[in-house]
Amino acid sequence: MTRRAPSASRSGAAPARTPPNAASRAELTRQAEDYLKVIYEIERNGEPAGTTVIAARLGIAPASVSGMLRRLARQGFVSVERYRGARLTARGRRVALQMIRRHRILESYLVTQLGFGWDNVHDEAERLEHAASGELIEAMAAALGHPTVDPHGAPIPRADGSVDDARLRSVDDLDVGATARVARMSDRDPELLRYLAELGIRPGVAVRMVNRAPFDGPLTVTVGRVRHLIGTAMARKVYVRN
Amino acid sequence: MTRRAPSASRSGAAPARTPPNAASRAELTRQAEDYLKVIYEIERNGEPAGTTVIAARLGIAPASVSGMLRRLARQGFVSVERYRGARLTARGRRVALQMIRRHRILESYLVTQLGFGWDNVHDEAERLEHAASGELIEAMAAALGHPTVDPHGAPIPRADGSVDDARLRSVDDLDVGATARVARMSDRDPELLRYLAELGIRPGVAVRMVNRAPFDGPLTVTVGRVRHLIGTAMARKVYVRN
DNA sequence: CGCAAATGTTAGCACGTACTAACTTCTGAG
DNA sequence: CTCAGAAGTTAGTACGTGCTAACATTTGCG
Repeated sequence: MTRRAPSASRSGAAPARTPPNAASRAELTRQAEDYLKVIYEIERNGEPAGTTVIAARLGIAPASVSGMLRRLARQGFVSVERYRGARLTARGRRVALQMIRRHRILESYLVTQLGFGWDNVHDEAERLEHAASGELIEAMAAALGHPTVDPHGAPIPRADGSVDDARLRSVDDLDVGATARVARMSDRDPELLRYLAELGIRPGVAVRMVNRAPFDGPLTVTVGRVRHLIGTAMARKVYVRN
Repeated sequence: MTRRAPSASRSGAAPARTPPNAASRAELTRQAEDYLKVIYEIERNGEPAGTTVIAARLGIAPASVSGMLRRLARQGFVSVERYRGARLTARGRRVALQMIRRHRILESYLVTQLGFGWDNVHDEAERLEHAASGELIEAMAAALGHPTVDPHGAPIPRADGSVDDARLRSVDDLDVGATARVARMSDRDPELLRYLAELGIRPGVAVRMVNRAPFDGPLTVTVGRVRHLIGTAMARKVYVRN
């Protein structure tokens, strides 16, 4: 029931509330975990995560982010440079990767063991990742044979915090005539995922760029041996390898 | 990420925040759900749930309960009589039973599908029950073949809100010479559950009262065909049928 | 019945998390 | 280089949820 220790919480004299031996997470709120995750994702583009971008991803006001960043900094999960944005500390990165691992294992489990559709698992995983114990996550991972990617092709960070998170090209980047294998797509947009499924576009299938209409016009691609016309907006959301 | 609707939350003129078509839960916090569950359980003894008892079960101060009861009453989940305790409304009871259904399905799933020990599932279920969607719960129920009792013998409320929750006698109530079948035990105390498992006491097995030492002394019972000495405190926590 | 113990409530506080409004700082186009 | 617009921050507020301390009510023993 997520409750503070029965006694000695705010009464004792000095004993600080972030014990140095704190095992990463545990004293973090759901919201804090979410912040760390999105900061991690934003930071992958190289620069520190800006207040406005974080706010947009979380669907909250920028002003709210300032306050939370201060709190996260105080707890040692991020370092903030005023007016410049936030970076994860090693400690923050560890938590972020742990959350991402949880999220992706949950998605995998829901799809392969409980019959969820791949377009449908994001929100469920988003809630469960904060509630599940490490034990549960590892039991699910074991039941799945320790998968390395989730249903959308995203790599699952290992329990030790390492990831193979290569930067991938998008379909939109393919030259005419080039062939590549679909590696991954966003898990966030059910509409998009359903449409991709309809076209047969999922991790592992081969796509070949047949033609690019000028002025950012529609792309002609073959998926397996079927030919499709797709927009560049969509092509930018599907990532390929090779 | 559990966040308020983007706009029109506290700004609009009159439109109340509890739409009449509200599907029971959803706008309830985790804590509120916990309160409703414990009120349901306390109320099963007939009388309204007192502030102190609720507080004890939740591990919080009685003063905190007063405030929450006011909120729950305002939202129509309980009716409170000042200095007299709280009773669930029909609406509150529906939510409580839904939470209990979730809890017990989760426990069942964790034990039979993910290899958790029966002594070990309570806390996990306690957290997941607030995060899981109805869809997930029903998927788990289906995967289990729609079980009617959980691993500790507790009846699982049906999706429509009905339950077969008969009042049971405890082992301690058995007359010398009487035999009965173990029906159920608390899921809350891991120590107790491990000990019961050691003795072979689990739902379905037959117990026979062989002897009662005087002055509330130890009881001699046979479990299957093995004879055990158990204390009355424990005997009061194991329920039997017949 | 009377009063102490048990039970319940209010008042005042803290903290996390969000909001809006108003202000500050940064940055890039001219 | 300047300055407008973008980006970020602070101030003040709200609400849920908890706390302790002090007060109120109910109840059951003698």
